[in-house]
Amino acid sequence: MKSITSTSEKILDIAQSLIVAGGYNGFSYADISAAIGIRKASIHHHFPTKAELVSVLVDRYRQQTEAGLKSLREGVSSPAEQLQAYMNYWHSCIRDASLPFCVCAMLASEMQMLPEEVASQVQGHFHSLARWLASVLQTGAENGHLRLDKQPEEEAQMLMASVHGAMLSARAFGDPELFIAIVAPQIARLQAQD
Amino acid sequence: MKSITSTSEKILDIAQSLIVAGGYNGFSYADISAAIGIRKASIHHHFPTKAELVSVLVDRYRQQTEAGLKSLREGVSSPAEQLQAYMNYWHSCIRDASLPFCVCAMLASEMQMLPEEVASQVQGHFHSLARWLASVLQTGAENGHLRLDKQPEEEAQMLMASVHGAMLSARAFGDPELFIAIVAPQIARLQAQD
DNA sequence: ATTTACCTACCTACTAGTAGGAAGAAGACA
DNA sequence: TGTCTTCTTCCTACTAGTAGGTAGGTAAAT
Repeated sequence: MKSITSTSEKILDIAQSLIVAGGYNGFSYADISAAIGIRKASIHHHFPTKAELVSVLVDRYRQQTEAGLKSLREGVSSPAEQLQAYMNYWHSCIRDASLPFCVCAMLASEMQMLPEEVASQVQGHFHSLARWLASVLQTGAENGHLRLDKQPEEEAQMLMASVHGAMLSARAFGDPELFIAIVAPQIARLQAQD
Repeated sequence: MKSITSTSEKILDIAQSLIVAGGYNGFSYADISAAIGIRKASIHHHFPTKAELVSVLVDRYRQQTEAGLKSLREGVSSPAEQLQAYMNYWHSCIRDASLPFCVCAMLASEMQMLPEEVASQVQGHFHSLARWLASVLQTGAENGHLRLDKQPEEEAQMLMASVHGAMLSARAFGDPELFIAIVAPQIARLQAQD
């Protein structure tokens, strides 16, 4: 029987945290090797090439995200609270330094020199996140709980950019609270206060 | 007499474009060497270490930015137009691919593994950009040309995050127009329409 | 005479990736 | 049940190429 976290999963976990810290070119097989006490060659056994490793990693990240966002839509009552829960998720990730940056946001900044397979998956993540946000916003607008100035798709893009920019500012200033200070008003703006 | 663009300047120009494309770990002395037809060792003559090269580069970038923002404040009439001019500057940079990402935003994403001297300069850029935006917003609020929901400093942080997030989205989707679509409404929101 | 800007040639450390083998687990089968 | 075979996982040892950086020299400008 396999241990609850297989070696492949451990490799992906470490690689993910290294990418979040320094991007695609910011880590090596040797770094992973040192972190989990396994030889470099053994990592190549699980993931023959770096491009493949990151590709699988992003795939896993997208699945986790997709599942998380789906359960968020089902578990939380109102659209406004769904947005807030999404924001709070990232806030705690940044505060406890567990995942202080979105993997795909990190990789998107290096878009131009990413292996093509990875680049298209990163773009895919941006698409599905924008879709999720637009869907939440539209539902909110239909219910009258949210008031949109623009089309849901446009508002979704604005909100997504705000979240990514807030991550960057929080990192640049070394201040996790800055994330909330930036994103919260953007969400509040959308809540109808009549 | 030195040529209008000295070798050092050429090195910095190339290095800057390489950083914008792939970050600190995304370029090497060999890349610069190949791009301007000079030997690696000659680059070390101008910039002994990579950390020093990037440090000088960021310093130059900050000076250029500071000068640009200053002349923007002096040359453009109203605060709202100053914000729009700032946005348009980045829009054309992204569209013609001359500087399709802020150097400091790029480096900020790698903050954790940057040489300390570089990291503090990047943070310095974020500070001074936030200060400039806050100052423009405050002037606008005092003149009554802008209507702020929050303190100028908070609104400045929100606007800055929006700009950086919009750069990222434009890159991720490969669509320069997305930048404007995200930032323009954020500026429009601040314009008093009574 | 010294400095500047460049060169060739080199160094050590690290990069992703490969070859081939050892040890054990998992089935298949008598 | 034992044992033969195969697959998985990991290893040592290696490759070619690249990373940042250095030593020491040449030629021209100051």
